[in-house]
Amino acid sequence: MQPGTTEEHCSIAATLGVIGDRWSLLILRDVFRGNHRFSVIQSDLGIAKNLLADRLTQLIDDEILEKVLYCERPARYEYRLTAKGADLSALLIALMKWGDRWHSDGEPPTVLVHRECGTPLELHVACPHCDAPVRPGQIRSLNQATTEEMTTH
Amino acid sequence: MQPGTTEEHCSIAATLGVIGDRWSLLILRDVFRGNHRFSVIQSDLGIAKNLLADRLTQLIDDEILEKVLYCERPARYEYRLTAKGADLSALLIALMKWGDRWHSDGEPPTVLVHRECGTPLELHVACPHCDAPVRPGQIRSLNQATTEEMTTH
DNA sequence: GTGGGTTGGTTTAGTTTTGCTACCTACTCC
DNA sequence: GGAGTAGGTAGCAAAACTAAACCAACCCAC
Repeated sequence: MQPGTTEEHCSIAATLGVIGDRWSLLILRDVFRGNHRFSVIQSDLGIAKNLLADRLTQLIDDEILEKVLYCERPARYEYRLTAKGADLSALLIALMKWGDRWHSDGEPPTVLVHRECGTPLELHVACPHCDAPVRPGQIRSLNQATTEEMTTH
Repeated sequence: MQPGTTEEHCSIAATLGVIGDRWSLLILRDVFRGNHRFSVIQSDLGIAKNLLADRLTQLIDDEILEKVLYCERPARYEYRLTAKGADLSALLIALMKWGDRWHSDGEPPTVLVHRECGTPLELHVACPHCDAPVRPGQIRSLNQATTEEMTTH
């Protein structure tokens, strides 16, 4: 689907190859929020049923979701995140935070809080050495083969 | 494009509405890395020229990129990130980190380091109150209207 | 001053992919 | 028999994408 230079050599392209279509991340958002059932996700997103079925099997093939039996008779399954799927939380948070900052008028529609203390969470790019928040302009991108710069100017 | 329940009430859907197509994030990745020119991006991504032109004007309309004159005669422009665009760095880092962890064999193809000290960067979900890293299972999602749960089990 | 090359596109035409609607199935419970 | 859940199938429409040609403004060499 993507030309040769991207998928193999770039983790961003690889990730987009897995969850980069128009529905997967919205489905995953629903599962994160606790909508684990086919019919609930379908009516919440307004997605066509065959499309939802397709995306779900794809996400299961990619080991991002798994089917869990929640009712023996009749056999009913629901969709749960695997460890790999749960690890997408930072990505979903990044999407949400950016939307909050640039595409919401007033209050953000949803707030993520720490389960233990109820404090709204933050997302940081951090340098383990300098122990300070890192701004976009202070990021440098090192390619293993060549040496490319990551600039924000 | 998306059904009613999503775009307005959800920052994730809003963000995906802006940069959720198959090319925008790859284009932005290129610009982050220092590829600011039409022809460079086009040959790097292997994208058709009309598509690239479309996406670039869309990204400019959304104030994620801006056209900057870098040569008077002949008039030549290049594409630079605005503040809004640079603010997508956390999202790109999240995409990259996830790809590194789950879709790379061995060494990650690209490493992001702190410009000042050269240390590889990390991305953290943080609680400003508890001062400790937050795991996916400790995140709770509060909807302003109802009250929904964010679970990872 | 004419020909060739570069940059940054636009136009057109055609193909492929995606998505939607509408209906159908299988199982079970009541 | 009817309702609920979890899908599958078929046919069509629309969007996305590709490829190739073309264009304009300029530069440089000859």
